[in-house]
Amino acid sequence: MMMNAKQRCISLLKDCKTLQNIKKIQAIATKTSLLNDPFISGKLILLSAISISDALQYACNLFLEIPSPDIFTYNTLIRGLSESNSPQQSLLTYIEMRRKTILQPDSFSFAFILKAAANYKSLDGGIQLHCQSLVHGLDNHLFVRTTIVSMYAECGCISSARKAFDELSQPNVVAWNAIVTACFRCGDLKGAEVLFGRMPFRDLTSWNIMLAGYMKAGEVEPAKRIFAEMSAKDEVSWSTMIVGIAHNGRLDEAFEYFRELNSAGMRPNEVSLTGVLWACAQAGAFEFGKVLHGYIEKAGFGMMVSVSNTLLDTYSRCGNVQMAHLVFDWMIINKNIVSWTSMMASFAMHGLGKEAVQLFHNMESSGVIPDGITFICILYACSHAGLLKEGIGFFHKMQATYGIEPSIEHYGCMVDLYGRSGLLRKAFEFVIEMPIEPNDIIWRTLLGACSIHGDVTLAEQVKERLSELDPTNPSDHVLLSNIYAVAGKWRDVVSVRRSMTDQNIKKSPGWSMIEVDKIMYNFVVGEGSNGVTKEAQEKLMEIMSRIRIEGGYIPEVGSVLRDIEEEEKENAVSLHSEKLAVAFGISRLCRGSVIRVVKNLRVCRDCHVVMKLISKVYKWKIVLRDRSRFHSFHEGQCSCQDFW
DNA sequence: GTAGGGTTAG
Repeated sequence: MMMNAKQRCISLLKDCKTLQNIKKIQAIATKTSLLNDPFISGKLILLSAISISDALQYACNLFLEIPSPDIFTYNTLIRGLSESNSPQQSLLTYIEMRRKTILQPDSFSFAFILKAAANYKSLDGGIQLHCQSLVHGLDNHLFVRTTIVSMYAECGCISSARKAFDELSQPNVVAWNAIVTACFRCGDLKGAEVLFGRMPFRDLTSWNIMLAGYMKAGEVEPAKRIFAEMSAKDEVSWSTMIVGIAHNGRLDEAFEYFRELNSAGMRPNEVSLTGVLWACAQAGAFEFGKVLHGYIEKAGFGMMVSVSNTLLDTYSRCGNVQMAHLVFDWMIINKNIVSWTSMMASFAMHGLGKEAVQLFHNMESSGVIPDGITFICILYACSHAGLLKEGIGFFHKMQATYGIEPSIEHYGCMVDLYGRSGLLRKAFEFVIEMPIEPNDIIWRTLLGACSIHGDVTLAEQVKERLSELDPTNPSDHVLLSNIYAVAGKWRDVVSVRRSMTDQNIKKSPGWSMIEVDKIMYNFVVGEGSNGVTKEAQEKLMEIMSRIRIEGGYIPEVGSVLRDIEEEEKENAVSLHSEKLAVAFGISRLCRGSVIRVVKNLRVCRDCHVVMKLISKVYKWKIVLRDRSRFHSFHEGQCSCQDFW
């Protein structure tokens, strides 16, 4: 059957996901003067404006070519822009429409533009639009009013949201759902519960709102109770549980729910897949990640940017930067700013600063515009690879070329950059002079630099500031005590330890995980003597004595806290969780495989030395992810070049 | 021919 040009465009538009396709359709439309058809042009603009990186400008240009856009076309552009990275543009377009045309906004216009105000978190703008809708007699329109409720909640104004809801004479289920969501958004859990109880009717979404609300508030148990109570569950219910549980740090349970989802006869969707992949990334579950990768390819989820981006990140956080890069390369036309930034972060974590810098330039030449997070990653890459000059260059470039105002995170990266490079005074001055009030993280970064370079005097000054901001943070005390220990100031070590005991500050326990046969094993310092721990301890004894004889190992006792007897100190470091996990790996894994360990804290100097020696004496490759980066040990060397 | 409430990546 012959299709006419309009039908062809419409069918092409149905699954149009890339800028290339949009351009193709535009070519057909232009040739056949279909661009004057408001349906085609409107759809085109909408599709190109939404979530396709770099297409926003294209959409606006396209819009300008339309001779006299009608309200439908304007609405489409306003909607596209409201969901973009710059929702302000949506408001500007609306203002322009009012100024330049005689078009009257309708209920659609208000629904979209109020959403823009919500996304932009602009309370002032939202109030003005609320008034405008009143002027046009549309503020009572059910759809508009529901958006007003959500807008006020997004802007943090629960009382106005509540008022807008209470004025509705006959709220339907969507309006009820909106007000419950509003309570959760504003942190009013009690209010959400009360309103949920009062709802005259509920649909599945109402229940899902409760799940998501509790999860985002960190209330996992109530969410689990509700989930168990629900008679009907859909994809969203399952995805919400998996994502929520994972983000609340219960990785094992996230895997469990994912397995349950499958055995309940449901198919994972892209959201549950990103959730479970995210859990793999956190846990360093490389083997399970690979299994999921297979499923993703087979089921066709590889085309989805969010899934591929998460997969990339998972490989990266599991220590396999090569696989991460492969996933990145496979996303030929799909890459967005998140993909580029994730790849940069991946290089950065693995100490490949030069590669990250090169990637940044490639991104620029391919026309992708970096955002604030991209710059955090590239600055992190520079500081972790000692690229001082490059880092300073990027910090200027983000402001001069891209007009991005540095946030506290960017300043933190700069402090880290100067600090790691040994320019401690410069780092200190930078903190004093920065236009934002430094927070605890900034000072902690500087304290970390003092620890690397052994500057006791500056460390004491910095710790004083930290004591004002966050007096009970255990890691600050531990870090200061370590600085004293390395400098041999045992009396000061004791005094820090004593003040910790007096204030009942406990060091967060270190743990390390390793995956063997797709099962994760967790090792915690000084915890338990079950079969697995025993096995690891015995193997570790053997390893330590072998690296002592064959590798010339001398324990670095500065890494322990207390001024205890030398032999005891040696014992305490030798039982660090990462050592146990690696020993367990050597005991269980096949020769030739890579030992991948994830640790929750920073690796200590002694463990770092031991890992290098094991990689040399035992000829195993060890990939250790600690709190801040990756260490790849091979033939007695570490990828971080002892710079962490 | 466009809408309002719930889950997704750096």
